[in-house]
Amino acid sequence: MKFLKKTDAPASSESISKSIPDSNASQITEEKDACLKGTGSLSENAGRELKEGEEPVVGSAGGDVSLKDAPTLAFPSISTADFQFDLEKASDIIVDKVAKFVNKLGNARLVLVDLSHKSKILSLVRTKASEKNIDSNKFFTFVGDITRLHSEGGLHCNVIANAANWRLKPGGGGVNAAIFSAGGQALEVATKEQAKSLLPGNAVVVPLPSTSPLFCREGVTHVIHVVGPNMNPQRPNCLNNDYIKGCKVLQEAYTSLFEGFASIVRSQSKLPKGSIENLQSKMTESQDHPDGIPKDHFTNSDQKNKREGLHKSERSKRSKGYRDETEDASDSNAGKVNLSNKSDGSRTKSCGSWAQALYNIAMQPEKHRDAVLEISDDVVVLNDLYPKAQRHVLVVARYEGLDCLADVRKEHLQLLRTMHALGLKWAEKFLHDDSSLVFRLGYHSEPSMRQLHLHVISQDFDSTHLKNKKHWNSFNTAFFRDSVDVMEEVSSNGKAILKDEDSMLSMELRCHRCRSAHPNIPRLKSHVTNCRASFPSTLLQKGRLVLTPCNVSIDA
DNA sequence: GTTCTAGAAC
DNA sequence: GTTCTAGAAC
Repeated sequence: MKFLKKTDAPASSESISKSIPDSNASQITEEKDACLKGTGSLSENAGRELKEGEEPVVGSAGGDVSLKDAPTLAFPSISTADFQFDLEKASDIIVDKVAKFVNKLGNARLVLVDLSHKSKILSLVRTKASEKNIDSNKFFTFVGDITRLHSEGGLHCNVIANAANWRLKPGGGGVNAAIFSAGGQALEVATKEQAKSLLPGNAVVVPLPSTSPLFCREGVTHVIHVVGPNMNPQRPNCLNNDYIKGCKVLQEAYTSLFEGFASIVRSQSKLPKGSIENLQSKMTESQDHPDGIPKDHFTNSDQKNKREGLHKSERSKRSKGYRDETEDASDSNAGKVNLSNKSDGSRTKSCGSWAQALYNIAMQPEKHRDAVLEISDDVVVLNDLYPKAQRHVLVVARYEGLDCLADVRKEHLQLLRTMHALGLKWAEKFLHDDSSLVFRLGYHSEPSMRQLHLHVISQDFDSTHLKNKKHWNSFNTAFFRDSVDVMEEVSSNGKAILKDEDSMLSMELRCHRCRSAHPNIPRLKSHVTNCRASFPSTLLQKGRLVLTPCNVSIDA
């Protein structure tokens, strides 16, 4: 609705272009000279003298320390290159989001970067930013290579944003390829630690190891990957020109990006706490919760940010109504950003309704009577919809906001015990019906479905629903965390040990009894059907396996 | 989470 | 040729 058509080439951009020194010297010089300010007035920036109090953006690295040290986020225009998003609409969104954030970031600065001084998106944004009277000290545009802002552009940015692809993989072209290339292996590894993938509209903050060239050479401490909407039919998740959705997603992307930056600024304690909090609650209220539902209440959003690195603009419903009194610690540091599980969080978002299924059942089990085996105040028990063995049930926690093992802390220990006890009860019930079964109780390190759930699964794995490597490895590698171990870890360390999905779920296929390797799922399954070897000793210890005394003697 | 299916593996 | 995997879409 706000996207008023403007002329293709705003007058001010032309004047800016003309005022760029007509120098073909080195590209570096040209980039420096082309450093443009939000006001659109370039001529005085071409040299080194800037307005009173203004940043020495073009200055040497040894410039004014206080100004140079201002936290600065350099970001490319999201989705307007390869993803072919309309420039007018994109520039409106950029300016709109910048206007909302820029005054809430203390002395921190936002810089829109593009390689070419002919960039149309830069000129559009400059024009619109000056129309909105955005403080040009805190927001400006810059022409240069985003991976060489300090070494070649003389601009110190401690955080840079990357227009990433949904797989968060290097390659492709443009900014993504350049940033991954400049960041080196260290960036790839650090990225994988934070997230495996990202849906459009989301951002993930990646702290950069000091081994990364971007860190040493450019002084970049964090990279924030952002995925914007795609309007290019040649690329995944194309929106087919649906600009209603596209604009919404692009807005979410910038909100996520700026919130991510805000969390970095806050963690570096350069901002009074209140300002970011206020900002976030304001953003949240204005866009995401028109219904005024209270936001979630993480007790330490910073910690959670670091652990999960996701900054979602879209809040899942986490009203405080349920179990509020036990969970809401009202920590003064409580951020208002809702961060979901890093792997499924990105997948879970709006389009992943299946990922909500357990949550819906846990919150309103009476509406799903056919699926539910047992209901208590704390948990519900249900048959897995796609059982991976003859017997496979889930014990689902009914705590609001407890999505996965990563969320579990010491205060949930009693809940874990309750879930384990109920899981045992059901295993024993099944054993009573068929004493040849063997059960294992445990959690997935990174579950696909929201809402903490304990798997109670028989070890025959005799099921047509067990179809692929991921299915097998999710129950037969360290990705599967035995309930007894989880309780022990939470009790002694305050949290459970989690295993990486990428490394665990792609492991070779091995029989869970004799540990023999098999080339594919069908061959593995036919082996498993016949293998009568005893279980590995680790599984026979500490009650990790639940079986009848008769079976114990066979296996021992 | 599943389904569908292209293309790799056999 | 068929079987199987793995990525995209849902």
